[in-house]
Amino acid sequence: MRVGELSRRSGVSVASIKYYLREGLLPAGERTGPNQAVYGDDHVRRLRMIRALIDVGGLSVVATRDVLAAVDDPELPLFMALGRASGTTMTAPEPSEEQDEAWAQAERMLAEQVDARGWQVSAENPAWHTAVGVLATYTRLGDADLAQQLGLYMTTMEEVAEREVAAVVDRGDRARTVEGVVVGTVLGDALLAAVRRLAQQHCSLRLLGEAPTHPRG
Amino acid sequence: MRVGELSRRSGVSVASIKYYLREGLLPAGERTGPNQAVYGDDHVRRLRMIRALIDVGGLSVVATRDVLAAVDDPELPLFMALGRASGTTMTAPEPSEEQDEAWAQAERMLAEQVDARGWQVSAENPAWHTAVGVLATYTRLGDADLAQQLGLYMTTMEEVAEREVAAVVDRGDRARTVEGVVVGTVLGDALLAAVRRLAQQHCSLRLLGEAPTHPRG
DNA sequence: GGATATGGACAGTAGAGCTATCCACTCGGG
DNA sequence: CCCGAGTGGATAGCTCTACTGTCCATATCC
Repeated sequence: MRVGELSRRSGVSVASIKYYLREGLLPAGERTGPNQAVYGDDHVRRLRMIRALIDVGGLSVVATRDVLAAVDDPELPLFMALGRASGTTMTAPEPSEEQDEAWAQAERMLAEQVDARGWQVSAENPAWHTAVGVLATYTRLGDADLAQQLGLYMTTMEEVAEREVAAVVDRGDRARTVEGVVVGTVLGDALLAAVRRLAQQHCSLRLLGEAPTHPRG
Repeated sequence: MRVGELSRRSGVSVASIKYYLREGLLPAGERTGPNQAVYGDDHVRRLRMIRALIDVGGLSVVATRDVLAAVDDPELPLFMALGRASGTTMTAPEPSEEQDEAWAQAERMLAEQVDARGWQVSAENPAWHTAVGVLATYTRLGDADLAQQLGLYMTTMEEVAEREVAAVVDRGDRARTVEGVVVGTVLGDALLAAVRRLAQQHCSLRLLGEAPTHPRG
């Protein structure tokens, strides 16, 4: 197919497709002449993935490009591609002078919990940095019983991650497998957040008996 | 204190403080003359909260304004403020013509799980819409065993939410309590996501024995 | 009384993410 | 073989967000 049909099938405008081609998110089509090219079903799927990562996952175009580059790199082990995805998904503030003690305290707290659980995680994992940053921000805002919450999050996320990793079966096609992992990771964040909100409404209703109605808008 | 000291103490530039005042994120200081005003510790805390919601939570300035307006509204019940926070935090794509069947299927799947668990959630909760949108996107991308994953997410998030709601003790000052809930909700998303990445690294290492090193950059 | 700071208004800026226009082709129907 | 729609490529422009800078009349502080 050519670009017009690709646009129709993916729901992405021709102008945007050209833009994604320029920015390296979408691989070029197969050339059939000096200024003609054809695209396949892979391009349709790729475009859908791009839109999902940007719209639902909230990734920037650059982050999406990097994630997809990791997906495409056959050298990269499966969960490294995932790690690459984390790096581009997560953003946390840098520690700046006066926050240093909150930062150090947060890092100690996290390290303690990680050690206590015997987790094997590398400090180079961007998620480590993010987690420390979020924890430091929490404490700076004066939030109480944070360690308890962190422990809860780690316990539950370990269960989630264990099942997620176990569910990853190699589908033969490595690219497809990695795609699934990346999509599951990025969209999983959004789904977890949404489900958390629903659970919070349910639990607040059950435990506090507050009004179930929700403000519109 | 006046705006200069407020800037120094909060780490936010005077220009940005003026901008937040204009946009209604920060309440005006107490007037001491026709063109003079003083600010208090509340303003410092509010500024830190603004930066946290924007930088760590990833909210837009407008979303932050709305969340803070809900925090400030003494009429709004506690967990409605939280709901208001969800609405501005979450964004999902709208269903558009050809995705309709995926959308309907996703909505059925979620409703089924919600009913099975006896959750009391309102369809007006923006999180519902978001969850359906994410699920529909998943299916459109052809991901397998999704219901299983959804069930896992709901089970674990129910546990998380239950503990979070139980941990909310009224600190006397309603505004402070709501602040804590909002911060916990928004920053909690980021922390959960980061912890999930760490847990994924740990579990992938444990279950698959892949290289623990992480790509730099 | 003079340097510095302030509140308020408004214009300007940088980056992200497209979108529109132009051009030289080329494909497909008549 | 011709004509109109479509194509790839390049480049310019647009809209939105989140600031940032400038200006000015006043106010504060030494």
